[in-house]
Amino acid sequence: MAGAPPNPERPHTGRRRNEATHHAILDAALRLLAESDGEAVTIDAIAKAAGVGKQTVYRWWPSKGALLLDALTERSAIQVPLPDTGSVRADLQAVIEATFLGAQGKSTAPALRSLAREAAHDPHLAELLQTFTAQRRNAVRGLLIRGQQRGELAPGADLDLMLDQFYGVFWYRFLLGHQPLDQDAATRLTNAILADH
Amino acid sequence: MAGAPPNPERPHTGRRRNEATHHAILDAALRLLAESDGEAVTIDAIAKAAGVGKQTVYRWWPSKGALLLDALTERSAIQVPLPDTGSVRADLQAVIEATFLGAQGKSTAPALRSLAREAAHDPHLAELLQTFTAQRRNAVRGLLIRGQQRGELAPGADLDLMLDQFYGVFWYRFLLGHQPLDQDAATRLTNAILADH
Amino acid sequence: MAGAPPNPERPHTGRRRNEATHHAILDAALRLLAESDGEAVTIDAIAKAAGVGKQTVYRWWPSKGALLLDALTERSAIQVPLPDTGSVRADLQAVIEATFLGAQGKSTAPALRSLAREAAHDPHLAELLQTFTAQRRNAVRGLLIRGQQRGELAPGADLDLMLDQFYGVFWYRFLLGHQPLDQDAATRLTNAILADH
Amino acid sequence: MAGAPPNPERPHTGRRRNEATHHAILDAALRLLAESDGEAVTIDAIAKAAGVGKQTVYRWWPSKGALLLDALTERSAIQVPLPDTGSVRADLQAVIEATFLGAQGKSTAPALRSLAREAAHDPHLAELLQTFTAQRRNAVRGLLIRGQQRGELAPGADLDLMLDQFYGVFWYRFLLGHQPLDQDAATRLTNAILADH
DNA sequence: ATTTAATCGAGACGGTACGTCATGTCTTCGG
DNA sequence: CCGAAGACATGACGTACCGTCTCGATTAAAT
Repeated sequence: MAGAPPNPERPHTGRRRNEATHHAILDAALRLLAESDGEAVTIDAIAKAAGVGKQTVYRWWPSKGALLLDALTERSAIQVPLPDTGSVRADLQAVIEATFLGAQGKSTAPALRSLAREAAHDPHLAELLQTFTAQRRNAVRGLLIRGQQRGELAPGADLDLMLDQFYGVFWYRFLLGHQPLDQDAATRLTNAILADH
Repeated sequence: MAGAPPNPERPHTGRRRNEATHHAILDAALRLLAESDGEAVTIDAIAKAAGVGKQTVYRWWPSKGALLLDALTERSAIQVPLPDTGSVRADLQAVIEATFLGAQGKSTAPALRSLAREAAHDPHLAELLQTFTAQRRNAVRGLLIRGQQRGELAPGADLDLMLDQFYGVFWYRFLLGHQPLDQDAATRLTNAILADH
Repeated sequence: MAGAPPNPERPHTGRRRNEATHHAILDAALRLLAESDGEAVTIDAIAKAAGVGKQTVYRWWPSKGALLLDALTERSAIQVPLPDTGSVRADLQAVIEATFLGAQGKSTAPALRSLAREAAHDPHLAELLQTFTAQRRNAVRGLLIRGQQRGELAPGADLDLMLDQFYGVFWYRFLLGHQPLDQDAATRLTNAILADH
Repeated sequence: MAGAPPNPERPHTGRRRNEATHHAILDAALRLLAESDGEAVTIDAIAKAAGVGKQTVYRWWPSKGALLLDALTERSAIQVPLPDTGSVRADLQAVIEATFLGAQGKSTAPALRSLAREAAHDPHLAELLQTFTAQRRNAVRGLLIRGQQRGELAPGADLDLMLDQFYGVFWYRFLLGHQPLDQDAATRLTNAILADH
């Protein structure tokens, strides 16, 4: 994701990218993202924390958003499995539960929250974030389609609405924090989404 | 909302607040908010557009967010009625529809979007926004409770989840814009929320 | 100096000028001038310290400078006598000594210093100050002329230069404070000015 | 004068100071200082005139005063020679004349006047200015001491007073402008200072 | 071994917006 | 009409980040 050699024709000359530096930047970004929950994270601060020049950051990531997203996806472990048990209800419940619980991770939560906040200002990051979440969304849609093909969902079921119910409720609660995102909530949400099926 | 006399004991001395200025600021804020969809709105720009000193803005609003929220609530017409037809389904459908369509207003939509973006960075505004929306949320909850008392909803229905489905889907679609927020969507969402009732 | 009634034709209508207020303003000005040696004195601060509205200050004095000068001349006692002993040397020595010592007064010195500093920025005050000092300067010139007429000074003596030596040295030492302004200094300066007479 | 490398141990890392920018700032400062005789010169205006970011000014000069003094001393040519002809009278006359005439330079005069005015408000600048003038003062004192050693001045002559007569009259006339600072004035002042020698 | 080129930390640079401060004018109400 | 309180337009202040740029030093492949 971050930075290809500028000239792909020639094999490669000159000093190679320092992987330790790369990691240091991602680590620093993730740490600052987690520490300053809500407060803006500056590139200067990340570079300073990583013991790195600012230019080095800009060399490998086109925008602050790209860096933050990279930090969250590469270094933080948001591992949501995609089950295929043969039951839509079981599959959906598992995904929702994993999403809910995975987002609550001690360092993941504030970082993810900050990332969402940054995306509000940075159109580039917003697009990246959407591209990233679209993959997962499509995966979950696949899960629903399989259920529909098995006859568990009505042929005319509004899958997009179901997806939006899932992610809408998730982000709404995650960002506002006014209601829990625990196992019970996952069960209730699953039931609500699959109510008449 | 903005600025009560500091000392309620004394009748009030000194020059009074200039209402024309007040309105000019709110109008300018709303206009700039609507015009620059997504782009940040600066206090300098608002003051300049309103023909007002920056200090005058800071005198009456503690933060940029507070001003923007004020601009949106006082000057923009987000008039969502709270019907009481005797049918939960009809009531909820009306509210959802009004919310969906009201948010699409030509100048309201970009302003509301900008406001949400600003709230992502400004904790003060986030709180104000939450306080503001909590009122409407409580009103809608009242609507649901009435239906529950009439027996239209199960006694154990998770009203909070229902509310979050409504507002979660609304904000999710409003901010991402990947799915419509039209009358049909309102109907489908209503059905989904009240699925098993 | 400070403020005539706006309409001199009509005997006088309305509330009369409050002398206590007048004094309070001058006192506050003098006090602040003395306290904040070097630091700028603001009209707001004076008004606040006098328990007075800002407009009341502006009503009676055309500029901050005028007020400060008023404060120094009316309230502070810079009483330099104008002796006429029949000897230029004695007269000049007395004036210089009185000027040197008078300017060292505990509250006078910082106030005068601040006044001079203010005059550097306020052309209006500079003019007032010059008009004020011109009176004294002319008085001292008269003293020298009398000596010249008595034959104590050469007919072609450069009186202006003598005056500038006096005031130049005074202000230079007063503002920089690198050399004393005591009785001995007065004697030496007198001797230097009258050296070849 | 402005800004040595912060850490003398390390050879120096990072981009070097842009001398063109440095000069542009000093030139702009001097020009504005000369143009706006008396009126305050703002950092914003200097930065704008130099085509430079405000921060760049603040990076290299701790205060507006330091910048202005720098501008006057580095860019403007206040070249007062220090003669050593073997005659105190000739030496002193030359210095006074050069000082008088040098200060009258078309762009120097308003700049120097503005500088003095700024110093009245800015203690930091006042100190800098004093440090700067102390060098010249000491040089002139050296001139007098040489004359004293040659027996041209009495052993007990008050050199400090002589210096103060020089600079006191100079600044007094320069700032007030009520009397000329021409060659004739220089001669008269020289005579007055050395009257009884 | 030498050349060539890309990396690195450091930090200067032109901008833009911030929130605060003082100025001098104005408006309001109570005396 | 006077006086206290304080709102108002203006404009400078010094700070914080932004993203770009320029340094000298380092490192590795190509010659």
